[in-house]
Amino acid sequence: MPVTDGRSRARRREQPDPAGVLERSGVGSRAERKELTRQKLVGVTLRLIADRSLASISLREVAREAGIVPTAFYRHFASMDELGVELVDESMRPLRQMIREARRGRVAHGDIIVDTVAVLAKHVRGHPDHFRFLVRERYGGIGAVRRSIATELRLFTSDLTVDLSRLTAGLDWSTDDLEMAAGLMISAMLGVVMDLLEAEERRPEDVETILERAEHQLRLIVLGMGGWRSKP
Amino acid sequence: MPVTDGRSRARRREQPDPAGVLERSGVGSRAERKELTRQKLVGVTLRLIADRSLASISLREVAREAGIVPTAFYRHFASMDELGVELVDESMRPLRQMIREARRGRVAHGDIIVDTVAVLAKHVRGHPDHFRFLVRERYGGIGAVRRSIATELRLFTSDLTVDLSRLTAGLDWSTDDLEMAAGLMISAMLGVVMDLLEAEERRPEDVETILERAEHQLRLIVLGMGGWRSKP
DNA sequence: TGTACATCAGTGAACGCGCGTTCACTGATGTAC
DNA sequence: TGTACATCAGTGAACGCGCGTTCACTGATGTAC
Repeated sequence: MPVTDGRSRARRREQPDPAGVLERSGVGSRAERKELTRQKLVGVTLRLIADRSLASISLREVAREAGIVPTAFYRHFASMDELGVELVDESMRPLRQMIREARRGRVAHGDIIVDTVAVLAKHVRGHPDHFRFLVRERYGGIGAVRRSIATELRLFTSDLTVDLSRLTAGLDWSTDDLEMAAGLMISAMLGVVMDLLEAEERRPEDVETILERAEHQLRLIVLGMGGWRSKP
Repeated sequence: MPVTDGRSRARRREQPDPAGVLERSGVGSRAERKELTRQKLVGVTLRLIADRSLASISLREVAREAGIVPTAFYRHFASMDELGVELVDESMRPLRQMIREARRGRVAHGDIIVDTVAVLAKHVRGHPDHFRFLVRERYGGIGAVRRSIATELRLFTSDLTVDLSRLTAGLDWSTDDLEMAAGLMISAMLGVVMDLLEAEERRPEDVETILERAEHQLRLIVLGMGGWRSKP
C-alpha cells in the first residue's frame, strides 16, 4: 500500500499531512493558498459529479478528497449548496468560451452548422465534467443550483438570439420568434451534450453518429427558419 | 396537534397504527393488501421527488410516509434503486397514454400541432409527479434509473418515428432521418415539460406563453421537414 | 364445515457508520511600529 | 531591519442524528385434509 508514486495528492490520502507542510512549502501568499484550496474543493466536487448527483455528495467527502479537514470547508463555503452555485459559474465558463469560438468561426468561412457542431464536440470533450454538471443539475434536486443554471441559460439564449437576428436580418422575425428558435436549438444541443458524454466514455463508436444527427437537427431547424412566416 | 380530520393517512402519521388494524379491517386478500402497500410506496416516493432527487430520498423516509416500518420495505423492493426502476415504468404509463391520445386526435380533425401540444399540457397537468420524475432523473444520479429511462425513451422515439413515416409517406425519408426528427421533437418537448411544471406551480401566467412557444417550435420543425432533402 | 399447519407482510430492537456542525485550538503568515 | 501583535486557514475532538441492514418475532391469512 505505501507505494512511492510521484503524486503528492495520492500520497497524502494514505499518509496525511496534518500540518499541511507539503502545501505550505513557501509557495504563494496565504490568500493565494486559500484560493488554491477553494479551487481544489470546486474541482474535486466536479469530478465526484461524474456518476452521482450533487445532492448525494457529502461535505465530508469533498473535504476528504480535497485533503482538508471537514471543518475547514466552512472557511470557503457556508454549505454544499453554496459550493453548487459556485460550480454553475465555473461550468458556464467553457460554455461561454464555446459560443465565442463558434461565433468567430461563423464569420470566417465554411459550413456554419458543421463548424458549430465541431466546436461543441471539442468543448464537451475538453470539459466533460463541467458539461455533465450543467446537464445533470439543470433539473436536479437542489433548488438554488437549478435556478442558477436556469438564469445562466436564459442569458445564453439571449446571446444566441442576437446571433440569430443577424442571420435573419432580411426577414421579418420578431424577438419572440427568434428566442423561440434559439431555445429550440439549445434544447436540441443540450440533449446532444449528454448523449455525447455517455457515448465518449462507454460507446465511442457512437460518437460520429451522434454528431451527424446533431448537424442534421440544426440543419432541419435552419431549414424551418427559412420557411417561417411570423404570425401574431 | 391531534386534530380529527377524516384522512386516515394523516392520522396514522401522528398516532401510528402498529398492528396495522386500520389497514387490515377485512378489505381484500393478503396479496391485494400487499399490492396496496407497494403502490403506496411508489406513490409516496413520486410525491417526495417533487423538490428533491431520488438519490437524496432515504428508504426510511419512504417507509415512514407509507406508514410501514423500514424493514417491511424489503418485502416489496430490494433497494431504493429497484423502486426507482419501478417508478420509471409507472411514470411512462401516462406518457404512453398521452401519445395514444395524440394519435387519435391526429386522425380526427384540426391542427395537428395545436392538438398535440394541448394533449401534452393536459397530461402534464394530470400527472405532474410522473413527468417531473422522468425529466429530473433522466440525467440524474442513479445509473440504473437513468438507463431505464433511456431505454423507454428510445422505444418512445421509435413509436414517434413510425408516426412521422406516415406523415412523410410521399417524400423519400430514410429511417435515420425520421429518427433524427423524432428525437428533435422529443428533446424540444421534454424541455417544454419541465418549464411547464415549474410555471404551473409558481408562475401560472407564463403557462400560455410556454405552450405557444411549444407550438411554434413544433411548427418550425415541421416546416423544416417540408424542406428536407435526404443526403447520404 | 372444522382443524392443524404453513405462509408471509409487517414489527421492533439493535448494530455500526458517516453525516453536518460546534468548539477551542495552533501556528504560519501578515502588519504596524 | 527587528519585534510585537493580529489574522485566519486549517486542526481535531466531540455531539447527536438518521441512515441501511440484520435478526428473531408475531399473528392474521391461506391451504390441505
